[in-house]
Amino acid sequence: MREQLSEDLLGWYDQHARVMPWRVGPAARATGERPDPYGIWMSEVMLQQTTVAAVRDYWRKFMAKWPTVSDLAAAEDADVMAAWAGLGYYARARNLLKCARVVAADHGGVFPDTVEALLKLPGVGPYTAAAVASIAFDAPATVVDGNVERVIARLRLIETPLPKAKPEITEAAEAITPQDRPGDYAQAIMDLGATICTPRNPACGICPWSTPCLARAQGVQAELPKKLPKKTKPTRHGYIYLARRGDHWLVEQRPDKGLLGGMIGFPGSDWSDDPAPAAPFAADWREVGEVRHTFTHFHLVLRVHTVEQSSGGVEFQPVVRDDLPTVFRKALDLVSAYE
DNA sequence: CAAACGTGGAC
DNA sequence: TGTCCAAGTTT
Repeated sequence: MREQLSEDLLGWYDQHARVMPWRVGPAARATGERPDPYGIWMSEVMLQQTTVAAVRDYWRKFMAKWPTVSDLAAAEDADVMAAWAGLGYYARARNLLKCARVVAADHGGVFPDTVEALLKLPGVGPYTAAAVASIAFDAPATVVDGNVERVIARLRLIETPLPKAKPEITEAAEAITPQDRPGDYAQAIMDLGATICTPRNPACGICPWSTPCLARAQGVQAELPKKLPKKTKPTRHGYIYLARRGDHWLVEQRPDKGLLGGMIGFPGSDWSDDPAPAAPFAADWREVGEVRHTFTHFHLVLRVHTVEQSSGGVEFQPVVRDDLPTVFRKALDLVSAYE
């Protein structure tokens, strides 16, 4: 019985909903309180491929700095990118700002409330559109994120590997989504995946869906969902140059496209198998060590060079460590420790 | 559609 | 130390 599934899950959620700063819990929701769609959209973009723990402080910072979508739309690009620094996947920040400007300019500063309209916004894909529609507007949209893929693959014993299984999982997930309390339901199934139906060692003993779970019945829950094997990451190398003049450093804004796009960084060589040194100007550079960092699809080893008080002709700027992507923070820390 | 795109925590 | 993973989207 489909209704029984959603009822059991919502009953569990009423007792076990996780607390998050952007969330209106089931009790408050029952009184008619609704979350701010802007805050929900903000949280959902930040949560893409990112943990709740990592997002919390960034969400608070953004909401304090830009309390409405119109405030964000009016922000400087550089301020938004700097505030996002450290959170990763920087295309999300560029799209966040684009989206805010579209909502401000084309929607009168009011978020659209349908999946169809939300899908047209920059940085809003099928998951985020369904999440905002359901959580912010209580529309009966079905969210399918990594949690839902795992929960549904186990519940319905779907053994096709991801991502091929996505359509099958989506269909099964849609069939369970209730018309009543769809916003709570969306958050409930994701909470279930995050806290009970976890990738390793799922806590089936306390799961509200333990009885109907087909994978559990066969004891194969930990094997699902199946995934295609991943490629091994290559290691790339590079040279990076930190030129200091007092508390000013030589930095550059990276192009919008590509890795760390739109972010501030230190100059250097390309990152490849066998890069050539590429100092930004001639000087008595000192190599102070190397920095290792792993991105989504490769490992990086950077040979860090530094020089102080170089001669004129080059633009230096004050640099705030927190405004830099992590790999550049590491390089800055290495140079700072060397002094 | 496969690949690009970050980071920090868990094991 | 290394691998896997987390509330995906874009090209």
